[in-house]
Amino acid sequence: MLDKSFSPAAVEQAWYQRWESAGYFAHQDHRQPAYCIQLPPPNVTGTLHMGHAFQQTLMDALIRYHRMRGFNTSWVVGTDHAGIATQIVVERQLEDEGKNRHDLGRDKFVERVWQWKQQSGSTITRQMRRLGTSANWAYADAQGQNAGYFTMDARMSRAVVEVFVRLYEEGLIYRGKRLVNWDPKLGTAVSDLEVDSEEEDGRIWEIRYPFEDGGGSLVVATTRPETMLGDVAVAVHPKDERYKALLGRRVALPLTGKTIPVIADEYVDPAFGTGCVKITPGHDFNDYQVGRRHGLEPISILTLDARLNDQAPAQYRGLERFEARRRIIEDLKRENLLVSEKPYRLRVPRSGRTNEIVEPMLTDQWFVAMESLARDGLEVVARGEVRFFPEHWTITYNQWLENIQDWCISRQLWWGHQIPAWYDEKGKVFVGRTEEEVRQKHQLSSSLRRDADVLDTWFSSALVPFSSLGWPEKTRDLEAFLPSAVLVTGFDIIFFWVARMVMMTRHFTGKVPFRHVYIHAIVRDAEGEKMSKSKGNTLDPLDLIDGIGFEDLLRKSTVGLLRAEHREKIEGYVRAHFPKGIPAFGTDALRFTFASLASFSRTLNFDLERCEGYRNFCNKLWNATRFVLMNTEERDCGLDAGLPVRLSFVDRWIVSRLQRVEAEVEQGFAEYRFDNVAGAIYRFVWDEYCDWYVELAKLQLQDHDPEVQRGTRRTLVRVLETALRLAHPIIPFITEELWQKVAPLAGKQGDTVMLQPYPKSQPEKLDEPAERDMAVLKEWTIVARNLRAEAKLAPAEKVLLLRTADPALSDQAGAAKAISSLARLSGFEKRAQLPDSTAPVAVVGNARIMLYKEVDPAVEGERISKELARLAGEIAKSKAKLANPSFVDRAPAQVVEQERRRLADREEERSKLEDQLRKLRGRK
RNA sequence: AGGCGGGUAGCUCAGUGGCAGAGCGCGGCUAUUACACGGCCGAGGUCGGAGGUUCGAUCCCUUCACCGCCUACCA
Repeated sequence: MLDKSFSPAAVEQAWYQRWESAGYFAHQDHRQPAYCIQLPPPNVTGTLHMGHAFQQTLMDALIRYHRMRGFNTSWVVGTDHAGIATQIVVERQLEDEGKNRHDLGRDKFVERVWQWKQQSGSTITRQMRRLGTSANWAYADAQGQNAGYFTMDARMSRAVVEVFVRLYEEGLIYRGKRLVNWDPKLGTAVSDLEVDSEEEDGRIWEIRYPFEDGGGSLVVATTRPETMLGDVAVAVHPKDERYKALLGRRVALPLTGKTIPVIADEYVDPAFGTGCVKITPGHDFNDYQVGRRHGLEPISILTLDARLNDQAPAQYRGLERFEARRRIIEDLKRENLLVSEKPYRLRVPRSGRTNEIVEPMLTDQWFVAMESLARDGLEVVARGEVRFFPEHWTITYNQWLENIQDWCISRQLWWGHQIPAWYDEKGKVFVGRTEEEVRQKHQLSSSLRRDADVLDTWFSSALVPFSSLGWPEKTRDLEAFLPSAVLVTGFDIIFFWVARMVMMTRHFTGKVPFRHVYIHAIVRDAEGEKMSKSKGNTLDPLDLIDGIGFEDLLRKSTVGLLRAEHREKIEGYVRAHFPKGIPAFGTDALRFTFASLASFSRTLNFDLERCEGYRNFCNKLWNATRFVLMNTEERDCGLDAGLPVRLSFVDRWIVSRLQRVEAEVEQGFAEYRFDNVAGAIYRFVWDEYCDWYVELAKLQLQDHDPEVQRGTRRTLVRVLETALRLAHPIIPFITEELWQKVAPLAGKQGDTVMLQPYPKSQPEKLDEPAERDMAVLKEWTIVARNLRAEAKLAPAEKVLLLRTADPALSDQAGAAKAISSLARLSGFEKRAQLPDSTAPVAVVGNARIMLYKEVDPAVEGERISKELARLAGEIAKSKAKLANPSFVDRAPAQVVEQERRRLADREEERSKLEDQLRKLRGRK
């Protein structure tokens, strides 16, 4: 006997362990068509957040669905070394010990990061398991940790080196001194994508540059006055009449004793400010281009930690950049060269990792030439070999690739794939798979120094679709699982990852990495706010699964805060939203919630109350099963095909409905409309099976005919067993637990529901007559219940119902019995005439039905009048439509016919109610 | 500046060229023999504004404000 309610904790952990140890996740049959999903590898030292949980729910549903459908499935999972993020964490640990990475040295530091990785690396995979993730953990697991691949493991690293060397040899990777985004705090270059520009309040200054030969001056505007020390020119627009005469003259660069030329360049907007722009090629991307056009050498005035260097006048050397700004403004003021200082909104580029203001810095870096790769990336999408869901993301993808810049892939970090390049004593660079290979190939015997830089983390990520499958070896998996079926990911990494995977995979394998890209919504809190630690509105998926008390939740939300002032705000939020903490909803409820919210909209506002609703759904399913088991276990459920069964239209109806929901679910999965999948299952289980079928089955189980009983039990059990399989991809734990008990009654064998065939809609079992009958039955029942409720009858009070005609369906005796039972009638009698009474009357089809109980005529009159008013409105609307000749002529015949029928029905209903009203009034 | 997305019930969201839907919330009745994490009934909407196409528009088109996001070099 099942417990009275579903407690998720009791079933989840045990089932996951059984599934994993039995090897169900790794179940593969290479004779079947392949279905592969690549997990976006999470940060190895990270923890699971709501976005992961959402994403993985969808992937797991897809994988379980296809596995049950017999595909040769592989869910390739792994973790990412997350270069910058991980290095920062370990550096912070060192900081707490009063050390920095340079105290340890590179080798010791890297060793330390590996230790941290070993220690914390299992957290996220453990959390993934709690979600029910049916991943093939052992696959590509070079480190034997049951966590899939690791982007820095030997196998994945080998692919990274191979790709780097080949791209270099093809001339697609090059090294050069370029202006790049530089994070002065981390001391590394970052890519364009890793810089976030936000508008901030700042200032703009106007500075006067006097002409070298005296006689006047030019005024330039800048938001970064300190960079003037690196100015190499002042530019004006070539067609700007005001300045035409000045071209070729030189101005004195204040504070430096240098002079610089006035040049003409189209880049300048004459309408902005004074129309004169200072040109600082060493510290501004636009100026860099201008400088190149005019053959002006960039001057770098900053050190790599953003202090003024030897290019600056002596009095500023060594100053931190913002301190230098203050000093320079003071000095300009003193020299009377500062024209103005005004508040100004400007976009400040900040490093995505450290939030430090990024400095354009002239440094030697490695780049990937993107143009040819991008062209191919655009083509495969244009040809439909890769499709986005929702489709509009294609535009975003295209726009980025159409304007692509070369990718700076070198990072001045220690944690990551070290670049396979070596320099001889003269600084000449050699690229190869190993130092040995380089020496042999180039006949080198002198000492070589390896390039200290590592690669951008996204470089290895871009290779995952093939590196995880064994590339550069020609493996069976590479053959079978590339391309994968679908990539499930967020829009924030379309550029970082999706586009780069397409380009790299195409380049090295000639194949696309995946056929579909499903871009899911970003998870927000219930109010649509971004979840962030500093707001305190983050939710830990595991807290939703296991529950958490208020005190624990508060402690957790405020631990490790960087800023104390956030504490109060967070406490307020937690107190307002989770005064009692969070109840334990269980994994299935959480997953069902995610699926239900996964429409094609781009944000998902996670509502705890929604989650509660789906926990209730799980309980409903549990209890429906409980009811079925109570009535079928150790009884004849029609397993013996030789024994006769008698099926009512109700039995045939639920089976027919089952076919329809199966088809809906199939379509939902095909369109990645998980909300429709979940909704279809929800409605079927609750609104059809529980609310109607189970209630009617109770009646049938009391039938004296053993064939009816047998048929009812068989239907109860079979439909439930199928529904459990149908729901399994979304709610794996509860369905497994229940299926184990229900399956034998339905004559199903098997160790797990996971590997059962997925239900498939059988059109031959659709039964429209039964569906029509059931519609009539429902309508009568609802009208009867409605009358009861309006007459304020207590639910337990039985009442006599009189009808003037029979419900229009095949089995009238059965239907009458059913309506009697469902509407709690003491009798359901047919009369040629309704008695003269103040009892409430309603109209169904061509019948009038009377709830045979006297009520206050005024109340009943009121009710009927209200109903008549509603009808009058609708009749008027119909009549107007039908009186319009163009409607009758031009609308499809079927629509016109429908309108006519509607009008006739309503008029009949009206006349019957008017009759009743007259009678009622007559009595008074 | 360009692009994308969004406005539908109190809230969160589906949806369709042919009587506006769900979940939660709300109101009423209800300890009934699977489930009070339940049952039954109900209230609640000019489908952002204005035009247009159409027999018919919440849906298609145009346009206007509004909100959100993404990309972009204005000093």
